[in-house]
Amino acid sequence: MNANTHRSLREAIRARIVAGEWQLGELIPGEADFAREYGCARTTVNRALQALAEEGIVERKRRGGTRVRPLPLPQASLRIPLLREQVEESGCGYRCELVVRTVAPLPPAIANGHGWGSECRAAYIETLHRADERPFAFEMRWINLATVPEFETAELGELSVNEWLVRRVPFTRGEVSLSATAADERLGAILATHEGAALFTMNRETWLDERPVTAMTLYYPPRYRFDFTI
Amino acid sequence: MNANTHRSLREAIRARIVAGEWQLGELIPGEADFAREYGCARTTVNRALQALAEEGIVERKRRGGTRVRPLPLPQASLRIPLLREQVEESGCGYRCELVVRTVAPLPPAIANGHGWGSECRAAYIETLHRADERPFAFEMRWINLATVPEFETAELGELSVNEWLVRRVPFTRGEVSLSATAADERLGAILATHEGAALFTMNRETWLDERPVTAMTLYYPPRYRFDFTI
DNA sequence: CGTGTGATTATGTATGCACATATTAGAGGA
DNA sequence: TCCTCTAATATGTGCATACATAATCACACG
Repeated sequence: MNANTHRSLREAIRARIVAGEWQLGELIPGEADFAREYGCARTTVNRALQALAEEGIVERKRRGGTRVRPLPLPQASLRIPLLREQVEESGCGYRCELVVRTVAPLPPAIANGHGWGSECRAAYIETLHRADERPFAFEMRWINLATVPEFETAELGELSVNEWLVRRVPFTRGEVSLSATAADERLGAILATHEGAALFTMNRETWLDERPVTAMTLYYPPRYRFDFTI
Repeated sequence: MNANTHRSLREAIRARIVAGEWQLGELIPGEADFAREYGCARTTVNRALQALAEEGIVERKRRGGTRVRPLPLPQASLRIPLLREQVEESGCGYRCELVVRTVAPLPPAIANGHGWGSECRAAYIETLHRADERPFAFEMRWINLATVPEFETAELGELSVNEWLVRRVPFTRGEVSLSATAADERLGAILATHEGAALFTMNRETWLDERPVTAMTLYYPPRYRFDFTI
């Protein structure tokens, strides 16, 4: 039963912490103690405790020992899925379709945002992402041509705009905003639902250092749910 | 300069990947190769590469080797705020109002979920959270009385149900699901908006080991946005 | 009595080794 | 040709050991 892997050891110790064996902020046994208790090497205990420290369950200090973190941080590590993976994980075929590609003025909501400026030349792209040919998400995106000039002449081929960007331009910071939007007539038609439908909406803006790279809005049809664990 | 720690090695390899030494999706040298090149043990290379894998920079498969991840996944660390903090941070006064408190049968969507069972006795609570007296969010919650029997007779006082729970019952696992919901007549009235309005919706369910603790749904009025950075 | 200094101690990390495990290429057979 | 089984191989993991590093404590010294 006790395989003495660093994983099982980590879970064992986590369980004891959750069960309240030690007070919040209290010192827990040292690596050597656990190693003796579980009959394994100190190296293994070290790996287990380091993992718990990275998770924020415990705090460790040299010479100071390991203690239970006073305030368990309600933190979730959330992976923002790539649309292609999201679709393919659910066993559907992915395809994306470029609806519009042009150079258009920025909408004020973005132009007034951090770093863009109203004179900024930007490419505007609309993409419909499909899962087994049914609409999965609709994307509106602006790309700052001052930061990514090569986009103006880029051939995307099979890639979505996001995939193209991500391969070519790293970013250093991003802001995400989730909300709900009522579909207007056009969105309703595109997503094969009706005007007024409640659309889960993800807004994302990214920067390379201080220069804006791209801003996008993604609309999902009503059935969509964005799941993660804490 | 070359301290040959797993950290410095990790950064060195990261730099080479970012510099484009290998194509996206391409196989990079094996652990043994790096170990020879940098003059360190394979164990050390292993740690470095495992860290990069956790970060999502590379993908590793046994026998398959290590390759640059085709699309680097953006990861976000997201803190789920307590409603009180959320309201008070925006400079408003927080108040919550118990609308309903009873023992009610579970809706099928929850009863069929993991671990609840249809016979389960559960408390049902509805709470309206207010910011400066205006509706901020509406909460519907079920609490498993098998796991938290003391809730049945608990006096909440000024605390919200969530605050009471968080102080008394730890949880080991939680699942969150975000979506958009169209308001029905009642929700529209409670949140001071209209029927059909698009409501940002957060669903959360938590377990203590394998026993369900609580399930709740939170509806936010249309203007609400859930922001975070990556 | 305050202070600096060295001993003590818990964690951090590198190493060499052995073996486990997943995956794939290729050999062998129907 | 196609399938199956086996061997080869890259990563995954555990262990014993040695030494590094940071924080703390005790003790001697001014």
